Amino acid sequence: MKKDQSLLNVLHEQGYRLTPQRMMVVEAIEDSHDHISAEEIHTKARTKYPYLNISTVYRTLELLKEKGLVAETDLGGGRFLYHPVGKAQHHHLVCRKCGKVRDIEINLLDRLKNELEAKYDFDAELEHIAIFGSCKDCQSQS
Amino acid sequence: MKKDQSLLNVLHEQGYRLTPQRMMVVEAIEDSHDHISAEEIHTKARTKYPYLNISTVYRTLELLKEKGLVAETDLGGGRFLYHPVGKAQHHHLVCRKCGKVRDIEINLLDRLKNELEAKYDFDAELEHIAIFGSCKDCQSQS
DNA sequence: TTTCTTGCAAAGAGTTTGCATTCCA
DNA sequence: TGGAATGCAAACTCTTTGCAAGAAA
Repeated sequence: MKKDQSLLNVLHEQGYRLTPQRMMVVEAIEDSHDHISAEEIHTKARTKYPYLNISTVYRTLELLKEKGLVAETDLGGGRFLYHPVGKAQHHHLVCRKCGKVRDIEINLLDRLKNELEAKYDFDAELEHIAIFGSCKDCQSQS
Repeated sequence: MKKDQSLLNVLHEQGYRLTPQRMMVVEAIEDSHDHISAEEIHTKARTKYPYLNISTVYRTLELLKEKGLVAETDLGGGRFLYHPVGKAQHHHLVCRKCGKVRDIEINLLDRLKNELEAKYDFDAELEHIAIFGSCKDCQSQS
């Protein structure tokens, strides 16, 4: 199953219209190998279709969220980031300087999860830990 | 040295005026045992002085940040949170439902820090890890 | 007094919403 | 054709800023 078919197909099967706008938004999300913001989706899609409105981007994201196809993450920085659901579980490295978010795959955190549950009654989503710091590029600048 | 004297004293010693507004903002931050938002500071201080303007809160926070007395943290949720610098190093448990942020003290993360450095060239601020999930109260509601 | 601070109002950035128009199925 | 989707503009939240009025030292 091709990736870019699956998201659009789910929408289509559920009776949603496959408009050019929706296709472009989905394509931008899937082409992004990392997290992408609404603004970035808009910019990317507008290279093909300059009339695309930002509110259409948000409404499409809303729909994709509802259908469980795309996940919205709020890691600060004043905007939400989006990525397709179904990617392997991952954590985030968030650069404080440039705001870039990078995924990392780690499974060292089970012990931590248990401790948080026992000590703090906190049900941690360990697929979404955010670790702040500075990325390679920003380290070499300062 | 009393806590609420230290912040105000540093300002005073550096020639800044000790206005009632500044005192109330500092008091609100120090009374909060956890993180506090500008809005919450404003609300709290206005029970004493209803004319306090939100922009004064932000300007005072700006000053306290500059002087290294208060730390600003962006853990998502569309607003910044503030807490006095000098508290012990801590991490954050952020509840996705109610937005509450709780501090936890842990020192299990040195190995993780080294790995991130080695594998990803990422300089992690391990005093500010944010772990998302749901807190005790919100778990029992759902 | 005189410079620092404040309050007010307006301006931003990111996101959401109401409404009339457009267009997919 | 008819209901769903879009574009536009306006509203909303949180934060910042310009400017005139007010107050601390």
